[in-house]
Amino acid sequence: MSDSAIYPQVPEKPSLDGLEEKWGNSWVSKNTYAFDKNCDKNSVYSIDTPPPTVSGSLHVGHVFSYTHTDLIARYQRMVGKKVFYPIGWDDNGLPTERRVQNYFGVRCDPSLAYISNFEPPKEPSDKQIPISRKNFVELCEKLTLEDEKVFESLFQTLGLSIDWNYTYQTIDKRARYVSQKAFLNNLNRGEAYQAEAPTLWDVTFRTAVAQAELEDRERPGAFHKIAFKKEDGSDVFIETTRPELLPSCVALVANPEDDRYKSLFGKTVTTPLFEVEVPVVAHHLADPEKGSGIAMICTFGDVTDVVWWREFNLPTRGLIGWDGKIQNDLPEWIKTDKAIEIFSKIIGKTSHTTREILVEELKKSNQLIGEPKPITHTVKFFEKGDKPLEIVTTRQWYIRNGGRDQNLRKQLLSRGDELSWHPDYMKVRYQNWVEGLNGDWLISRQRFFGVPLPIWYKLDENANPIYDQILIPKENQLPIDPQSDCPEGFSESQRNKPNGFIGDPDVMDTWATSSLTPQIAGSWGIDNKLFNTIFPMDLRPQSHEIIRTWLFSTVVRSHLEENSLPWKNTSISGWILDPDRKKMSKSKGNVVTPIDLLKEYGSDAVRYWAAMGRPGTDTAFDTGQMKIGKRLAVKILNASKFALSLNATLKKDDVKLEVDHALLNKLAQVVEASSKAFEKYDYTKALEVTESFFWFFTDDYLELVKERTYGKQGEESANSAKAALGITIHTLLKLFAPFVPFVSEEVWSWWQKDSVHLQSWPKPEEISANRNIGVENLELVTKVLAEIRKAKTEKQLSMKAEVLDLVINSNNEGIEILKKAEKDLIAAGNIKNLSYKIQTGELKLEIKLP
RNA sequence: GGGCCUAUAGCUCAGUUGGCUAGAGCGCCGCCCUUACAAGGCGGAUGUCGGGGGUUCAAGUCCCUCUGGGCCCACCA
Repeated sequence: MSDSAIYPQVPEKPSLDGLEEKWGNSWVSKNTYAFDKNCDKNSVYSIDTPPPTVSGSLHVGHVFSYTHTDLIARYQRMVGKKVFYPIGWDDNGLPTERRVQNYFGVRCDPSLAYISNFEPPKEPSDKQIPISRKNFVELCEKLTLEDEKVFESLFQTLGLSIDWNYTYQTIDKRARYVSQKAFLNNLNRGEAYQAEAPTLWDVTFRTAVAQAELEDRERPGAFHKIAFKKEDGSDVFIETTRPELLPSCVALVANPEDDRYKSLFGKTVTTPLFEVEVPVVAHHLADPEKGSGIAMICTFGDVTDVVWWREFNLPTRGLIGWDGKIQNDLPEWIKTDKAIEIFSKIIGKTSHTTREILVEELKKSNQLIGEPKPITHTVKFFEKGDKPLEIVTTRQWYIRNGGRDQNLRKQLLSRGDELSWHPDYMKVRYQNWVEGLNGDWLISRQRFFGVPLPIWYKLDENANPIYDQILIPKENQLPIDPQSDCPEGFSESQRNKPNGFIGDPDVMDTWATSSLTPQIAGSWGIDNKLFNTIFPMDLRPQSHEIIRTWLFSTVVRSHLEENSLPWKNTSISGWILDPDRKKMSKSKGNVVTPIDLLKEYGSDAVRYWAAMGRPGTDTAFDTGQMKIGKRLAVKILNASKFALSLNATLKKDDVKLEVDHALLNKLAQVVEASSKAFEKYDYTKALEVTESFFWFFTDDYLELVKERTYGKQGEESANSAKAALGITIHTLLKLFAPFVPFVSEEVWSWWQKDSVHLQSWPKPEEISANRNIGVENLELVTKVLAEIRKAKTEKQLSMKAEVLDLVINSNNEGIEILKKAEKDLIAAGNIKNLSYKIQTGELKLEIKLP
């Protein structure tokens, strides 16, 4: 059959082995996915790729969601968009800080001076060496470089069509510049401000945390019933889970409708042990159903305390310090000798120990009524912390986010409406979050590693900071570190000196940088031409649990800075679930290493599995799907090889037979369906229609026409089939290219020039020569063929077995169609005698086998 | 306490605005070592569409309600 010299590149035995390396390297070295920054803004499709945390390791979830983005990127590139698809590495924040500390045996001390050419010890010792922030950042960059290489290699093996020329790090110079510039703009416009206020505080990390970083955890606790003395000497009982806060009690509160306590409102009571006189107030937030219906207000036990403290203008009786321990100084409100004696026992103790001591004291004085009643309640935690949060009054920096401003909140809500969500129900999470905000965005962190707040404060004649006299750098000085750089008009010798200056010691929240990924990726303020070309971006892909943080904060920054949305679309990917429907996570020990998966099944196969997960839908980890993906890839190799060996052509004018026209029309329908699905970000649908056509093509059409290509029905008929085969393979490779880029590229390279990934996405009108010929011209024929196969199977015969006699009962129309393809049918079914009977009703076959 | 998603074959999932005997793949069973492919081909069996109620000529699809699973939010003394 083969004068197969037409496609000399078609291998004898095609294989998937080594395709990832072969084509992955080729794409990088040829800059296949390079973005042309001089292109027209209207032709751009830009993607705000999530920067993965480099100090963690990549897991299957990354492979899953990054593949989704890549599917979209590849489709957009093929429909003619200039795709801006950069990636960043998130090396800013606590995880990297911890990793660098442990790896090098150092810790960051911003008060130290920078040492050039600092070399960390070869082996980290037990005692961490303190180094300057600048040195710390350098070590971070050094360490994360290694991680980034591993990540980059994995992403290349996976076949992500990222443009590696636009890579950034969230702690690099550009990110620091952008973060500081944006902050200073916020400051200029009055959107950033500092305030001394009760702040949620993590005692382990000793830093303030934001509302977006909280999570609730179930914790065991106990109700302690405690007696307070009324003015008349009788007792009133409160129930509390935190008796250790008794010294910071500033009032009791009950519901205004609660008859049990109405008589007490406006009067005072005396606290047990510490004998402080406090008022009894009425407030609707006090729940008569909880505990005894009357509660103590402390500064501060929880956020409701803050509300009451603010509304009733109560005094601040701070108790717990930054380290989570009872403050060292004797508070001025504790006066009696007995109270002072008790307080002296808890100074410097943790809240846990304090609770034990005070419970003991209360028992001794008979002011604890009965045994504590164990309960389980939810307590607020910093999501990365492992001790409950305290509330401490501190001076912090905030950015307005609508939490205190109804007007801004409305604007941000309408930004949410403006954004296209995929799937759209994810918008509700955004709305819930914005509507539930109870304060502005706290961006300062009392950490050492991160982007520093770019400000200094003037010092008075006693070297105390004057916080409302802020010194700011010029834009061309950025990025700065106020701990090592010096404000204009001052010299370094004036640092920390009377009438001198002091650098703000804090760094920004990691989200204060991440919220600027479009600006960082687009080199805002550095290459404004690039930035204007790619902004607003087209797509933000991300997962749903960070809608409240990453997505929202990015919208806030863009709204304030550009008065626009940062992107037009967001696609929210789901999670990977275990077969038992639990979220896959490291702690459960069920995480599979992605690189092993890619090795075992091949990247195309793993991508196939990922593509089966629709946007927003949690997807089961299923190696079965990967096996199917691998089978598909193998089949693409073999079917293509076969079609090409039949001397397939791309000569559309050669297509003459109706079955061939019908095949191409069926393909044109697939192109339409796939394009439509991709436009709606439904890549799964796009894959399904292509895949299902492909199996029809190999199982039915190829079987039907292969004899004809050998020329047994004449050259014109043979050429018609060859053209249909060639056009179909050519189109299928493009339709498959976003999903299985390696095998598509491999087959493309056998007979076509350049990369399949730079081809234009197929259009129905390019494929079909005559769209008037209906697909039923082919489907009826393949149906007859299927009936013949079924008959052979039932008689347990080989598919090659001869059909002695076939009588086709059909209506006129059907017989017309079948007659035109009868030579194909006779060849493919090995039919000896074929005849027709006209009848009304549906198709019926009489098959006579040996 | 408020809200969102989800429940379809043993498994993973499709099922568009309500419309013929509810589909696919895997798995299972049977057959075919057939010259592109045994990492293959052909065929077959399998469902009270989570339960209950309602609207309708017609409900997997719309409404109500209950239950299971997952998630987000909430002022949790």
